[in-house]
Amino acid sequence: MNDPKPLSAQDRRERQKAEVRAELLAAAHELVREEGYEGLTIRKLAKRVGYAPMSVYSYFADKHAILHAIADDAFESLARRLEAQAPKEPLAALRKMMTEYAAFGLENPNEYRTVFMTDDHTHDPGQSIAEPEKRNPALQLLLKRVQACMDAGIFQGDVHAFATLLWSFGHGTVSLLITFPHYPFGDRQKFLEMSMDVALAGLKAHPVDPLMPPEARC
Amino acid sequence: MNDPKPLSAQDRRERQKAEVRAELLAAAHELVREEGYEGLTIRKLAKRVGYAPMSVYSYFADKHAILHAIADDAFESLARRLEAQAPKEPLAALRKMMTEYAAFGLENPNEYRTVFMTDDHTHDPGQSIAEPEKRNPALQLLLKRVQACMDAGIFQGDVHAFATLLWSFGHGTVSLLITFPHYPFGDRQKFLEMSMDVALAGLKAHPVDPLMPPEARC
DNA sequence: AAGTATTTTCGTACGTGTACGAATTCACTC
DNA sequence: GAGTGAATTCGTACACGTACGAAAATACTT
Repeated sequence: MNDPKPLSAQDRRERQKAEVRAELLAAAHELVREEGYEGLTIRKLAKRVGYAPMSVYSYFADKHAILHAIADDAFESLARRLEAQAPKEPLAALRKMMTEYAAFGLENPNEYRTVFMTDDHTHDPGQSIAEPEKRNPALQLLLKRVQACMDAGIFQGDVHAFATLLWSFGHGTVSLLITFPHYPFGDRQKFLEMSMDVALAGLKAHPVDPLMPPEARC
Repeated sequence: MNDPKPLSAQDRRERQKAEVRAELLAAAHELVREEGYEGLTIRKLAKRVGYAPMSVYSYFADKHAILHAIADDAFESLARRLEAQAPKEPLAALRKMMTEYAAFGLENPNEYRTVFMTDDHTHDPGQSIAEPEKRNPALQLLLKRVQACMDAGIFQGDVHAFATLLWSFGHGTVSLLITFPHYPFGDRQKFLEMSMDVALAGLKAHPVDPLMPPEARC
């Protein structure tokens, strides 16, 4: 209602809220580091920051939101790592990225699971249509690397479709390795690399049509 | 300890136990049909068959085991369906199977999730190494169809590796579709078919080495 | 038939996520 | 300042999965 300034009182409130949220998140991180993923409970978290258990829900919709926020941090650091080590050759960069992504999933199965294997109940309706691609920095990078390959004439077809397929195949491999540690995949690293090579070979051999008509992409 | 006959008293006990287990499973099925997947609780299940809640644990290790048993039934019927509709042409049969498998996953996301996207804590140690491939009838069929293609000379390479890769790719696609219903995959059916075609193209183009040395396969 | 061992049943209790709504704090107007 | 409306905090309570171990039922031995 106020035109010239958006009422700095409200701003301060928001800043405060963000601070408490960050404090909660830090405590959650700590708790997970100390007691493992299962060790994080709302009650323990609340006690650690001196709040009542139910107060946590003023800052996070539910427990899953906390775990997701933690996992997002991990993916952020993955994205930094991915950006750091990019071979010049576009195809090599893409391949390297896929194997790094996979390695991350295997090293951080909990985070991988909460972000990519758990129901996406974040559907504030009327919200963006392309949730994970927009929010997950690793997926954003994937698009970039695929685009670079196309610019170099290594692949052709629709970038979004291509990246989505590659993500699908990579995700399938990673998630199976996570879920079935006793299945005879043989050497995990070998299996991952074979997966990626077969996927890339398929994408090279088969035309990749756009998934969506041009006007539907946001 | 008894040589000639394994003591029919124990047998009867076991039969009885199996009966009660089946009764519990039937009640669980009913409950899920009536109130949905989340509607199944140990307490409700016990009440329905007239037992105390804790008695259920004499027949199932935990809640997940019940869900898994229910899901296994669904996969059984999938396998029957898959076996029924097999084109003569081996490659067409394999393709058909993949799309049917995927369709099943999308139509039964809860069952798919409990069997293929949830931790494999069924690790009675010293147990079979190849859990899902042995237990899931759909995966067994996959091996058969892949073998048929190889017999026909359509593909070559290691059958187990080939099937595992195909499963990975199919699973990746299905599980992403389940987990991110709002991601812009475009037409789901189209996306699935493109996935499968790209996967098959890759497997055709790229050599598929064995995952395991010959002596390691059980 | 009596006694002993073993298996099966389940009463109690704990810690969990979180719905609900009352209590409290805060921002703002007069 | 006092009063009012809105946002924030949290006390209480519920249903959940299930650990633990006592109670009851059953099987086996003598």
